[in-house]
Amino acid sequence: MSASDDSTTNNATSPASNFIRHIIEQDLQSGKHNGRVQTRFPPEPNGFLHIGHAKSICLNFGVADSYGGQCNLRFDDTNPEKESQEYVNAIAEDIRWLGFQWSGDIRYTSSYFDALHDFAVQLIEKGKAYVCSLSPEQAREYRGTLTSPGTDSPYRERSIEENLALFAQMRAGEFPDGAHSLRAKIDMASPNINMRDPVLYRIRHVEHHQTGSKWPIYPMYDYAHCISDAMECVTHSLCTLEFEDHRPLYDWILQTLESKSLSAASDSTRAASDYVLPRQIEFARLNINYTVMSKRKLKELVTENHVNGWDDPRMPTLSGLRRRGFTPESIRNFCERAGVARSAGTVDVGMLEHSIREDLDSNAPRAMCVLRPLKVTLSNYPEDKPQTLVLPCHPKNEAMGTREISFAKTLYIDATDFEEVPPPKYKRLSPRVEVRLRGGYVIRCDEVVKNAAGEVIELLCSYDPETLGVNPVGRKVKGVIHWVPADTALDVEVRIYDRLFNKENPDDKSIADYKECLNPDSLLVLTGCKAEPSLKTAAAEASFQFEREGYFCVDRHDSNAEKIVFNRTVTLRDSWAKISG
RNA sequence: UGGGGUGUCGCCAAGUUGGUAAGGCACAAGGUUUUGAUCCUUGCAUGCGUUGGUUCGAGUCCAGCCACCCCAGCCA
Repeated sequence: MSASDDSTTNNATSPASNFIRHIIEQDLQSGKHNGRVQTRFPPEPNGFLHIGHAKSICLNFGVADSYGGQCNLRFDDTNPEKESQEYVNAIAEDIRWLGFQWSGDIRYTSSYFDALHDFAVQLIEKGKAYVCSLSPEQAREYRGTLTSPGTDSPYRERSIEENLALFAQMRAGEFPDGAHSLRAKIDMASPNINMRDPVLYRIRHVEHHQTGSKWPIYPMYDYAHCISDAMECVTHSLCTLEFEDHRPLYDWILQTLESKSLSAASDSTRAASDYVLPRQIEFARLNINYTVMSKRKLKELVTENHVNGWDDPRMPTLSGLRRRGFTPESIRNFCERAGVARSAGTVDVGMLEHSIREDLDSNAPRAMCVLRPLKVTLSNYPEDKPQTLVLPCHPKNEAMGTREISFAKTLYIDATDFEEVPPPKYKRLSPRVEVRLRGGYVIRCDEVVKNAAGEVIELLCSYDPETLGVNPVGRKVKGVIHWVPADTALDVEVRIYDRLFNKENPDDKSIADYKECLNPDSLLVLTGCKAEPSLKTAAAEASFQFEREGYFCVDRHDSNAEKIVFNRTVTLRDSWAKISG
């Protein structure tokens, strides 16, 4: 996708003004970064991407695209204990699926480990970093508290030579985990705890998914991130609000390092004098009600089997939304609509639903599927005269073509479209009342057949042969209901999803454990649903509007020729539900 | 009680140098309709956390106050 042809795409939501775009435009005007815009999306491969990440992806790739820049994909893989190749692969696929293409190859912070190590040596040589031999517990005590300053580590004044030697030994793997750490020498009394001699490197004898067993020491996020940005010549390093307090450290590290060495290690093709440091800018992360958005919790839902995997259609993960039937376009539009600002808020899930309805309304072909079949026999319809009806696939878009469906004596309608004692304003079928079968004839219910338990098991109706494609004269038929022919209908499974949590904010302080408000009815599996025959050849992931029901897609994993499985993406808007309660 | 942030309609969110409150979602009321869908029309903040101040004029400037969020991982 390119920025230039956006204006001709009426469907696309054009980028809204936001404070980050303002900053970039100002920088472009002042020539701060030599007119360049370089961003990056830096996930840690320790879980699947969720819609909160989509906001960041859309932002980073979006601004790069708007201003003729590039966006890198960099895996922030500095903590091998929690990371894996599986996550790397899944994340890359999700980004591609969302519709974005990163600049060049995938990058890894781990591929900068050598450079990062050399920069650490440089800091030691400058007297700006030292090897600390306090245990993690002791370090915590020395750090002080939010309201009281910390205390200098007894190892803070080690000589440069000693630090260099110790760091070399750390790097050589001569010490056990936790024995020492490399710390920046800043200010133990700083009111900003991130500046109280933060740890730069820790000892961890663990395999890394990219570098194997090459390294016994791993850099910390704060140390690695800013340098990685600088090496990739990132101009605007966009991250979420909780990193605000880290910005002074981000700047301190880059400013303490030799600019020319940073330039030399970077992607820059310009002279070292043209080299400009990246600027970190924070924005509010995305929250949506009735769900949780932290990786830790999502992972817990998966490992404790509250859902069926990261791509369970109830999950706010990109793979879950994809399986649910959300399109990349709808998610991008949603992110655009939600906007980017510095105030932390919670977006209503209704906005997400609006975005997918909007997309699918214009792009999903229509079909009929009866979720709770109720047999209807047309008493006056000839036994031996089935006929083929040709219905448009879309009410407004002829280009989407037509599909065929047979009309016969025995049909199924949805049990919810019949009431023996209809409530006020009811526009569906009830005894002695007429209703239009969508795309077919007008029928009237003559008789209700019940079983021994008194349940309605069949309706005996009569059809008006004069009403195919025309309205009857002299009377108004209020309702239109969907149906399928009994003999050729497909037997399908339909999975009805509802919100995963029944509380707006599962993270609210008044709730002890977010899992308390897990919605027990978030998944309803309907078997024996009857779908129109044209759906037989529906491809995996294909979306349809089941008329009067909602949007559904073919499950990309569980659906096959023997057993067709549909997932309900979202219902249609339903003003009747509001009236009827 | 330290530091860093944020407060504009029920929910998001625009608001250049102060000049008289965009848009979307939701909601409501009409119209069209062989989907109670879509679509169309209309309505929806004399008000911008609050109290003062500056000014001819303040959401925009100043001061105080209040509320909420983030930070004490050798996680990111």
